[in-house]
Amino acid sequence: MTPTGAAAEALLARDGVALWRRIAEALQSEIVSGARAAGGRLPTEAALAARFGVNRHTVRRALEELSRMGLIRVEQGRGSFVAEDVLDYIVGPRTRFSEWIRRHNREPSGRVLDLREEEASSRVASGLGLRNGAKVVLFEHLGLADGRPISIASHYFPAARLRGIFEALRAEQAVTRALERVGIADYLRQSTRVTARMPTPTEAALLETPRSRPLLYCENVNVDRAGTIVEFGIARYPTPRVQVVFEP
Amino acid sequence: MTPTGAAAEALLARDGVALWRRIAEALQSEIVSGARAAGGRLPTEAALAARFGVNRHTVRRALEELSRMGLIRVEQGRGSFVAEDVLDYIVGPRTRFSEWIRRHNREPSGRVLDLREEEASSRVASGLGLRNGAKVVLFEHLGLADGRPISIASHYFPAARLRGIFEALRAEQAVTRALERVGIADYLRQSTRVTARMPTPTEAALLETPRSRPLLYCENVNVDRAGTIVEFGIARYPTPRVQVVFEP
DNA sequence: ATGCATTTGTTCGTATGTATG
DNA sequence: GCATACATACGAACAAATGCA
Repeated sequence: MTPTGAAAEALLARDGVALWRRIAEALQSEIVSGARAAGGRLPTEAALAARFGVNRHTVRRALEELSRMGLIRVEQGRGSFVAEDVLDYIVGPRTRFSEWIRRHNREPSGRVLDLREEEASSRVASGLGLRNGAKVVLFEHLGLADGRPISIASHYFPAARLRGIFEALRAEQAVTRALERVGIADYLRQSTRVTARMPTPTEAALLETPRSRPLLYCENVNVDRAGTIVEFGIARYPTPRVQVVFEP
Repeated sequence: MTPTGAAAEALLARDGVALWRRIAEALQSEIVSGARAAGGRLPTEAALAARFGVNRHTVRRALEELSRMGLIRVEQGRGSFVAEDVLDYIVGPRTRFSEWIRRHNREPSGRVLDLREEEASSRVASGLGLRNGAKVVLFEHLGLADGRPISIASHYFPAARLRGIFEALRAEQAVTRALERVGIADYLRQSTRVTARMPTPTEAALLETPRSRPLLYCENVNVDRAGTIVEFGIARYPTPRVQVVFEP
C-alpha cells in the first residue's frame, strides 16, 4: 500500500557512501542476522526498488554485490534467494555418498533411475580398462540430501569381472552394499577428473536446478585393495549447491 | 535398423540426448583422455559415420560442436585434427603454473592483469584467515600455453604478514619468485575447492572461450612449510579445454 | 503443446556530482 | 573557469527464462 512516491524506507544518509552500497549493507544485515531464512526468496527487484525508493538498476547493483559475496544467488525468471550453505564434496580415497551427506548433518536418500546391462562405449571402456563393447552393468542413481536432489551418478561395473553384480545391485539398490555382496569388501578412489558443462533438460529437472547453471561433471575410477578396477563412475552435481574439495 | 551389416559401436542410450551430442561426447572423451594424440588426425567423416552407424550429417554436427568447443579444428580437403591445447590440471601439493604447462610440452607465458592493494572481502578474509577488511595485495594474472589463454588467476596475499610483497610482485611479475623474494622459499597447496559458473563477458574475451561454456572456478589456499597461510588464489579455467584431475 | 504473466538480464539514453589537470 | 573522465543514479524498452493455466 505504498503511495506513489512517499513511503520509501529511510536509508541512513552517510557521507559519500553510494546508495547501492547502503542498500547492499541493509540487505546483508537482514541475511546474516537470520531475519531472512536460508534458501528463502528475496522480494523482487521491483519491490526492493519501491521499498528503498530507488531505481531498479540501483537495487540490481546491490544484489550483484551480494551475489559476488556469495550471500544470495540470483536466478533469471525466478528471483533472488538467500544462499544456503553449500555441500562440500570432500574428495578422499574412501568417499561414500551416505557418509558424505551425514557428515553435513543431513539425511541421505536416493532413487534408482536405471539398472541395466549394456556394451561399453569407448569412454566407459577406457575408464574401466576394458575393450570396446565389453559387457558392463550400469547403475544410475539420484542422490538426495534432506529430500533435495544433489547428484546424478552413473556407475559402471565390469560384468565379466564382477559376477552377480547385476542381481546384487537389484537387491541392494546401493553401490557399496552390492559390491560387498560380490566379494569387494572395500574399494578406493584412484582418480577423479572434474570438468563442467550445462545440464540437459532431464538433468536440470532431476536435480531441480535452472538450466542456466552449469553442472560439475566428475569421472571417478575406483579400485579394490589389489588395485583392480571395480567401478567407473560419472557423477553430476548442481553448482553452486555442491562444490568439490580436494584436501590432500 | 542397424546399418547394412556393419557393427556400429554401442553408444550409451540416454533419454532425450541427441545422437550427435552423444557422438561428440564419445569423441571428446577420447581426446581429453589422451587416447588421441594432440595434433593428430581424426578418422574421416565417412569412417566415423560407419563406426557409429549414423549418417555423415550426424557426424558433421558432432564435429561442428567439438570445433566450437575448441577441441578440434576442421580443415577443408584435409581432415579434422585434435586441438593442441587440451590440458589436464593435475592437482598436487606443489603444482606451479609454468611446471604444469611445461609438463604438457608447451611454452608457458603470462600477462599481469592487475596489481593493487585493497581491503579483504569476507571471502578473501576467510580464505586467508584474516579479519574482514584487512589489507591484502591482489595480483591478477592471465596464463597462456603456447600463446593460448588457459587461466585467469587472482592471487591474494596478506599485506601485513608478507612485507614487501607488493614491490616483489611488481618486480618479478610472478608468484613463486615474488614469494621467494619475501622469504618464502617454498609453499604447498593446502586445499582446493572446485565449482563452476558461467563466464563474465570480460572473462570470456580474455580466455577466448564462448560465453555459453562454463568456467571451472578453483579456490586454493597455499601455506608455507610452517603451515602459515601465505596465499589465497582464485583461478578460472575454460572448459572443456582444461580439466582438473585429482590423483592422491 | 500454447500462450500469458512474472521476474531477471541487457541495452539504449539521460543527467548529475566529483575528481583531475 | 573549463574540459575531460569516471562513477552514480534514473527511465524506458525489450530479451530471455520460468511457472502456470
